Amino acid sequence: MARPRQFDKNEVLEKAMLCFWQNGYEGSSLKNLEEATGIGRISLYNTFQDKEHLFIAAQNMYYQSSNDFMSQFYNENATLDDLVKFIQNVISKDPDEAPAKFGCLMVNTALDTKTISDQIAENVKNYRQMIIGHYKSLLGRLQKNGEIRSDINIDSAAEFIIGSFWGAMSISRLYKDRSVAKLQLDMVIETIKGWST
Amino acid sequence: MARPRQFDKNEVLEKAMLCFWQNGYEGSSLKNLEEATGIGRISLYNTFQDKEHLFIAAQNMYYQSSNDFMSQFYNENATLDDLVKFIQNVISKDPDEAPAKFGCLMVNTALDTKTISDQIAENVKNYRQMIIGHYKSLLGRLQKNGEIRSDINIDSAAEFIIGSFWGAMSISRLYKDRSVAKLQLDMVIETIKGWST
DNA sequence: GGGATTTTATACCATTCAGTATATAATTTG
DNA sequence: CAAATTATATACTGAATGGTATAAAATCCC
Repeated sequence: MARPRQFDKNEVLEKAMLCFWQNGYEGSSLKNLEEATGIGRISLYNTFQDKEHLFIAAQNMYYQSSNDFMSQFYNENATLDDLVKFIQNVISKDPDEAPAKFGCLMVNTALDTKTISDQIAENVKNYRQMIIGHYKSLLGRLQKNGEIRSDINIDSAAEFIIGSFWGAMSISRLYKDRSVAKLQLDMVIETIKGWST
Repeated sequence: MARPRQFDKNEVLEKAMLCFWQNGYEGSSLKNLEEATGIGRISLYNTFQDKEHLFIAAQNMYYQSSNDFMSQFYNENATLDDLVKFIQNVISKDPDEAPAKFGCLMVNTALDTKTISDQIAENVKNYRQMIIGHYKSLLGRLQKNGEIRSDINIDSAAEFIIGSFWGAMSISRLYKDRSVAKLQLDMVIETIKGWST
């Protein structure tokens, strides 16, 4: 063995992820990433191979983080009201908190077209499917329990929620403020409440 | 006077707009733009000043085109059904038609973060306000006529529609196909129908 | 037709980019 | 302490970028 790393891999990855989130893939130059992470590009390359793999690692971290965040809302006892609370929670994040200003890393990436590789695009699609899976599992159970009307198409409802969110995230990014999507999401919440029996 | 231009300015601008729409601002290099328009960069610079102004001109053309497209749907006799037809029309565009694969130029631009200038961002915001204006004017009239329930918040309804669209456009871009947003928009249409008295 | 004027083509510029070769510094094991 | 090994810093590379200087070609008005 020899000299150990002078940094924590996860901390560096999180900082890199924030940089990508804020500035996009092309917008995050190696210089930016060095400044954001506090380590030199050599260390970045030794640890993460190259810029694309660093980005993919950031995507994976973001995926896990979102998955965890949703899981804490959508346990097996969750109600339609918890879904509403989840939406309100996302939209009312502290506007000074950095992520609230940058939209959603995955949505941003979906529309970043210059050098988006097949794997990066695939990761965005997988992320989307993961989110949809959460909604479908919750809504499906609620429908079985009779809390949601039987004429509601669960697939359509799940796509509706994520579609609304992605629109809200786009607008949030443009205005660097999630609360501009409040009016939109008020109506989304009305619609969701209307699914109840 | 002297030698006239060898090309039609509007035709060139339309081709440049399609290039930006497809590849984004950064993704459209001067080389790409030369190939897309069929004229040399010198002519582009003589005619449009520089790349940013060319992009802004493309934004303006897109703005006009969208405005015209919406105007033909939302005349003074339009009903809630026409709004539904409009949504179905947008989503069922011929998938082989190029624009159907690229999402929406303005949404793509809103999330393109590298070199988006203040004016380019402002144009996206203005575009969004123009669209919202169409919806508000239609919905407001329908509410006055008693075709829409009086407890519906028109501002919220208008933001809801454009928010849904922007989400649908993001997903369309990711999958290079607008029809993947069909399930989502089915529910949006259900919601809109529910506004009726 | 000829001079003035504008368009266009070629070739170039400085800058920035991701990525790397070389060399130096730091740490662990023996 | 010494040898081996790994992390880091400096400085560089080739490619691509947006933009331009120079000059040639084409057209109009007189």
